[in-house]
Amino acid sequence: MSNEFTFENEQYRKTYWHTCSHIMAQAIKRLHPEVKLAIGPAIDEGWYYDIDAPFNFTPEMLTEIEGEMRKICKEKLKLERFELPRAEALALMADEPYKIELINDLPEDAVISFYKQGEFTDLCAGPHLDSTGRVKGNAIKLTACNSAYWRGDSSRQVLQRIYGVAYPKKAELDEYLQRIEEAKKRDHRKLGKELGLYMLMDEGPGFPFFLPKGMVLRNTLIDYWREVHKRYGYVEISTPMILNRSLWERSGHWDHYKENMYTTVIDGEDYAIKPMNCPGGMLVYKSEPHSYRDLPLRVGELGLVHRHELSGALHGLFRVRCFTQDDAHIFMTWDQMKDEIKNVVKLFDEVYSVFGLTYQIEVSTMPEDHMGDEKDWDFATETLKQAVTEMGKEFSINEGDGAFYGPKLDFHLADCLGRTWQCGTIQLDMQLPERFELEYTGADGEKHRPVMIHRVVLGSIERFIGIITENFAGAFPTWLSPVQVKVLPVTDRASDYADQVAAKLDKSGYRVEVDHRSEKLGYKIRQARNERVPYMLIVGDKDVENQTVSPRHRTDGDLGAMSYDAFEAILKEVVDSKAMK
RNA sequence: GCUUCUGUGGCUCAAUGGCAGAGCAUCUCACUCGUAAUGAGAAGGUUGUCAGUUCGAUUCUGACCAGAAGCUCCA
Repeated sequence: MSNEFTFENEQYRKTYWHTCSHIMAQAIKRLHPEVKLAIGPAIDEGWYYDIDAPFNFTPEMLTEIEGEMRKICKEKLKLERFELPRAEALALMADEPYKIELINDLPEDAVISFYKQGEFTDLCAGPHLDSTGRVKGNAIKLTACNSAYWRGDSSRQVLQRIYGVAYPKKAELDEYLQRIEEAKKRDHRKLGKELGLYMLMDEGPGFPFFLPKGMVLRNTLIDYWREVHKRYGYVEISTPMILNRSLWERSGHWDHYKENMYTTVIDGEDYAIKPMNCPGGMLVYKSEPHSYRDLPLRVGELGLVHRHELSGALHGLFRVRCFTQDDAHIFMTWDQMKDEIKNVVKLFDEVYSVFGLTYQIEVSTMPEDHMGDEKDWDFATETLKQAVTEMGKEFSINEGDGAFYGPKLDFHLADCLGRTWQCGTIQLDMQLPERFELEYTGADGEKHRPVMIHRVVLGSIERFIGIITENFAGAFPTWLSPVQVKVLPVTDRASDYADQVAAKLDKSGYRVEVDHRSEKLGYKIRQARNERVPYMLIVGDKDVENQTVSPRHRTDGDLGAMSYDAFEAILKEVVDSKAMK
């Protein structure tokens, strides 16, 4: 049962989209012969092509390009592959400076291949569909025009990147576009405002304000975090937000991270607002002697850090300038490393599963400007890989993307549009223990240097709240909901009874509101639904008379009249089990 | 930070080189109603900021600020 040539097959899909990118480039060249082409790969949803043009592409121009692409599809041009020796390849691409650079950068023995379709030829390794007629012309959409640096280098030419997507059927394209529209409704920036969770103000770009309902969410999340970490053998500390320059010099941040740090001068002394919690954590470790019996020592800290991120990088709660890392530093022996990594990954799995989140793991390896012995790097990197492999997990490698002090495992979670954000990370550090001369006394009575893990599960409270807001589309599970029950009296006659019911719920520790306004029930339900309140508790004359409540769940609808105790039992079960309800 | 685009009551959006408009939300009044919007009225704006062009700018131009998409960077 092969699905080799169906759109469900990723290989085929990418080939289809890659051919689309050539068709787009051909169309652009026909309409605007003066532009220079850079690169145009297939991506997860569609393709893009980077183009150097002496003008800006307007939406009208994109529409024209789509039209020309349809023509090219109808022309059913054959795609023919051919290879050339380097000199001839360079001659063929003489008018395309970016292609020339690409060819020049190919290794000596590389095969230089081209694809030709009609009058258009592009440098390309392939593979491709055999004809432009294979592409359904009326199911092509150019979705965006943005900018990108040539070869991802911010010091080089800014190019225009045109994005497109295409499907074998028009209906599938429409479905895709519809899906994107729906996904945008889950955007945490929109929901955060609608639900009164948090806000951002011009007075502090990137510094989020948490509103009362957002604080309930945040504090509930933190309560859960503390409960889990206690179970996994962590202790918790808190270190100061502002510390003297000498500390940051010792940690290396003053030299390596200064551009991102907020600094201040007080009485002629330099201070920095912490961008990371680790240096403070080092001081805590050093404050008393340690035995090998103490290790692994797991020290957690919900630390508020400030980093001056580039203005263009800010993005709702996903990328801010001040955030609370759910940090922990684990001090251990080299022998304990693998088991300890597994212990952390196990904790990650437990936490993420409570929110129904799935992740992708990346292993980041030694960067060019690293510190320390390469032998130690190899050992640490291997240990990271082994730990996750032994736990049956897959990972991709991010070559050379480790921190300067050690390799790391990153856990990426996706937002509503499929963009991924690094949340959890497990970073091995062979450097800070050295710089701060950390020690423990071994069984042999000698002093030894511990190795360290920096790790966060949520990443930052802020980013994680953004992720779960989108994941739940604002309808948080009951245990997390800022308001868990909204009591809706049908008429004023039930108003006192509504207050009594609410008082009981409040006394039992649930978060409850009463809607006393003289509006119709339907109106109150509608509003409670829009606020994503999980349980509405309707009380009218009948309930007053029978001493009942009539719960309505936001998705399950009317649950029918029942005693207060029966309702509280349902609520207790849902909340205590942290059910996805 | 870079490229492009955007900025109008609390929110969503109209309109115009010549008195800035609607819906929702808010407030008041009436209605007392059983599972997704009851009706009427009122209030709410120096059109992001600062300059410039103009008899007149919210509209045109520029700078700045903020936001969006992407790049770069990162929790």
